[in-house]
Amino acid sequence: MFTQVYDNKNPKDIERHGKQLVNHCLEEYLIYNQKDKIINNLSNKGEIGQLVETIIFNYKLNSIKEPDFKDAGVELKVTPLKKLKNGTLSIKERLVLTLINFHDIISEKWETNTLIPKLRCILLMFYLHEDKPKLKLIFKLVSLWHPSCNDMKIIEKDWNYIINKIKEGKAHELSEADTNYLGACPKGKNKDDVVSQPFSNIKAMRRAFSLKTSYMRSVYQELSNSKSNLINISDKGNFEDIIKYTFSPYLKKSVEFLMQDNDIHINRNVKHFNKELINDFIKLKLGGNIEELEEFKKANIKLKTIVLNKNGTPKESMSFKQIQYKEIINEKWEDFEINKIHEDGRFLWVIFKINKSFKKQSDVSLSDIILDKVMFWNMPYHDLQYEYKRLWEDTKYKISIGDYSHFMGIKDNYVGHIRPKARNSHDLMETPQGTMEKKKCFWINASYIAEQIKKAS
DNA sequence: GCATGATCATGC
DNA sequence: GCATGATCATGC
Repeated sequence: MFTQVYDNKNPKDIERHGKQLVNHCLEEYLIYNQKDKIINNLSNKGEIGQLVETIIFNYKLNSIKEPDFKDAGVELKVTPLKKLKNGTLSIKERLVLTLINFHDIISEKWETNTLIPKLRCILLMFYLHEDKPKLKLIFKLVSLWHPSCNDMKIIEKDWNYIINKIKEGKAHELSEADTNYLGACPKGKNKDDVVSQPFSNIKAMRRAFSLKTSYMRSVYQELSNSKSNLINISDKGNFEDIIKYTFSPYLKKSVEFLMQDNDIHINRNVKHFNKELINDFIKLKLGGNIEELEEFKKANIKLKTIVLNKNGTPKESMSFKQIQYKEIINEKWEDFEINKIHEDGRFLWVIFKINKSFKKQSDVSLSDIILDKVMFWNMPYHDLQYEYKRLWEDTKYKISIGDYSHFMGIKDNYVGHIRPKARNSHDLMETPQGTMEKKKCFWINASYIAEQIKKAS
């Protein structure tokens, strides 16, 4: 699911937009956004960087003085990776920054040079170089990046070394081997493509400033290992704060607004419409599914969406995974799904409210569905270890003796009950007794959820 | 109106 | 092809 719109004044949003290409190629983006008709007009002769600029950022980019995304101060760099024999990905070539004009550069000082603005904030887009059309090349990593302070000191030394060599009339002797991170790489058509230099009559090869392959290799390593690559945790604090920060502009506002503001489109007929909506929203804002994001994976966050009636109670109870009849009879309480979530994780409840009477939610106008509240939740210890465990034990016991018609109903247990969950009434599962039974699952009672929400506010 | 049974688009 | 994360439908 690719979006087309991004904020070209906001580096994070430019990054977010670029990240959509990770594990995808330009052709997929074109087809998804129904621009496939222009595929034929885009020849593969263009540089891949230019294709990214045109197709993804829809932006007329320049090549010289100013950063590509001028208002955000972001420079775009599209650069290839290669696959090593052992299968790992590695930098294929140096990152070329800007041509060196031997005559102009000698009057520049480090403090005011034209290179630094290009290094302040770079959107690096790494793709895997393969022998196939450019539109089919797969992008592997997209990230905002800039050299660290320590790296900048070395780059400064390198820069001065290169400038001094030109001032000594030795531009023709420049070599990438001279320097550490910043190199003066050949940029001519061939060895005979030479230009004049200010302090010698000897012509020198055209050269450009570049970040050397070895340096880029360490940058790539650092970025691909970085667990906080997707979210800048230090910016906003812990994941609770990040979630609150992410949702806060949309609290007490309609789903219609949230969708329009983020250009999200979802089939209204999907029963888990709200879940899809929040999934897409989080993906957009934080760069990945909530289950996939490193910081959230670590915290074992389980997302659930809830819809409240106008009286503030949920219309529906909450379902979980199907009961595996042949497995539950040997299951330990410690391994039970809902208990496990509580052990080292928590729920993220995204709560909607509909202030009108309705029968089917899909008939309610999106402007009447309000994002009411976002909260983290854990089942209180007693409720889990006694009441819900009682439900689990009862269910496990009944399955072990082959009784599939007397599971606990909503009135038998304060917290939860057992109810069908299947494709239809003919969707059966084999039991330990060898018979076939309708598929069912554990639920949490709507009335209990209502209580928990009230308790939290 | 509530409890329970039945169902469905989506994604892996 | 099937589980998932829910909502929809029905009957008392």
